[in-house]
Amino acid sequence: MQERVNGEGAAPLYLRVRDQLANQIERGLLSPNTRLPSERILAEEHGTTRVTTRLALAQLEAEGRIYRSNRRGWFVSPPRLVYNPTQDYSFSDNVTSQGRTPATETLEVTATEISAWLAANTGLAIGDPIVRLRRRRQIDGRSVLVENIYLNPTRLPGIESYDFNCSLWKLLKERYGVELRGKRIEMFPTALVDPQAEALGVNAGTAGLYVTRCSHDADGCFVEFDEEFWLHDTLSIQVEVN
Amino acid sequence: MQERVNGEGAAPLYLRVRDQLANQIERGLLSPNTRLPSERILAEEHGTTRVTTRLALAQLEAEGRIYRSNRRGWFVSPPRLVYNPTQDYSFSDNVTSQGRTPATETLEVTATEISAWLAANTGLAIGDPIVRLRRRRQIDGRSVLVENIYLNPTRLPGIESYDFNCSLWKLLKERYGVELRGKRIEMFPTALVDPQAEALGVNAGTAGLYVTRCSHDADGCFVEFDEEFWLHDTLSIQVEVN
DNA sequence: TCGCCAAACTGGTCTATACCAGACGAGTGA
DNA sequence: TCACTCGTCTGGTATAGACCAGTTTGGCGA
Repeated sequence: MQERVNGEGAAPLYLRVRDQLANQIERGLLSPNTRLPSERILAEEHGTTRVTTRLALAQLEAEGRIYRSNRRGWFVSPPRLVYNPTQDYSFSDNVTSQGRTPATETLEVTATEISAWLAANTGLAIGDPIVRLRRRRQIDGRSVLVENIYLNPTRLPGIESYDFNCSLWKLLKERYGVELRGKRIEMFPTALVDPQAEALGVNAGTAGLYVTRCSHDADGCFVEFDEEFWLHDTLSIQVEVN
Repeated sequence: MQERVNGEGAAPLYLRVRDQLANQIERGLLSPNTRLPSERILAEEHGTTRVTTRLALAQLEAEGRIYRSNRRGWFVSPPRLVYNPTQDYSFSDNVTSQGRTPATETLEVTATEISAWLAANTGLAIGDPIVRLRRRRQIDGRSVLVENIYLNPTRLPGIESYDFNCSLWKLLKERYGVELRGKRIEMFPTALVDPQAEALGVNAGTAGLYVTRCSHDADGCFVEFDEEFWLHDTLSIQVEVN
């Protein structure tokens, strides 16, 4: 620990490689969304093997500084999107206001029934009707989250026939006059596993942030339950209270 | 993808090993805080090498299902602590109320000056006096977070002389009559790096959650800025709005 | 009995190599 | 011109070792 001088010496090799790459990113030699040299080339440049190089890359990935695109290479992460899950909000407006380009794809719309798990989260009864909506959202062409939204068709009749590629929040407000009140939000870091990892085009095990929001209207009637799976390096949660 | 039958077949070996271990955890064969067999033994049991076994373990670690204790082994993660950063709150009370045992260590108390970074976050001026407090907190004997707290000595005269191993929130309330208002909270997942990783006794690169809270009193006067570094598998953030 | 030390064990780091599968681009043929 | 093919590039997965640095434990000696 003591003899660790200027990054040389005691520190493990993979951390020294990490430091060199991190420096290049900080000094702007590598700018957001540029590709890093291939693992084989990096290994050669640092006089080591791919295995050790991949340890360094995994470290930077865990810190949110770089991300990978399946079998295409490693890229420098752009700044995190600032996101306030307590507000009614339009993903598109939020992304646009931060100088980025949003996109949304609707993957699935299904009318189905409340499961035991959903019943516990929504307060509805098992077997009640529910509309499930699955979307993937992108920033600057990179898929950053998938979400499962469960909408209460009793409160929102005909909801399943609308176009979900635009802001759901605007739809609720303008078509149904819903003002969301009483949100319960829960979130924790976890790895993304298969349906979500596949939808985002990342490996199972990629670090993510799991966010759920349960919203009621002004009368306390359940409106929607939202389950979001974000790539961990793409967002920064910001909340203001009082 | 299609021929992936009962976990055999197409899935990579390290994910099949992951699945077997995850099953044992889910079925309760391995209960929280018990040690897993050593990597060498697991490798032998699954007919593979340590490298592949470690891939499986890293996967489970990323999911928050297991954690490692430096050179002692891998352990099953206990349930996450439910944490509401928007509330005034006592870590000890919160941990205790969830049936766990809390502990707090004060690592450092320093009277110092506001840096440029702190000035931007607190609204005070560079060079203003500030009291820095660094603590480590444990749940059931496991260190789960370190925090840096910056206290406004102008609003809290004599604050540096109190005992910080108890609840800061109670101290502020009872000694200074401070009711915290106007919190600004920011958080994002990232890897823990050196001062924090070392303080928690984990490897640099361990997944974490970074949380900051900036609190003012009822008059809008800056009271404290809190910077928390949590192990990613130890907490679940819960917030209620309206 | 108690303290200490050494052996056995743990994960942490690293080398060298191999093959696979998807992405991509250059070139070929219609 | 355009669609397709095929090689080359990428990361993804996996083997088979090696040595190091802390932890733990059991036994030995005082």
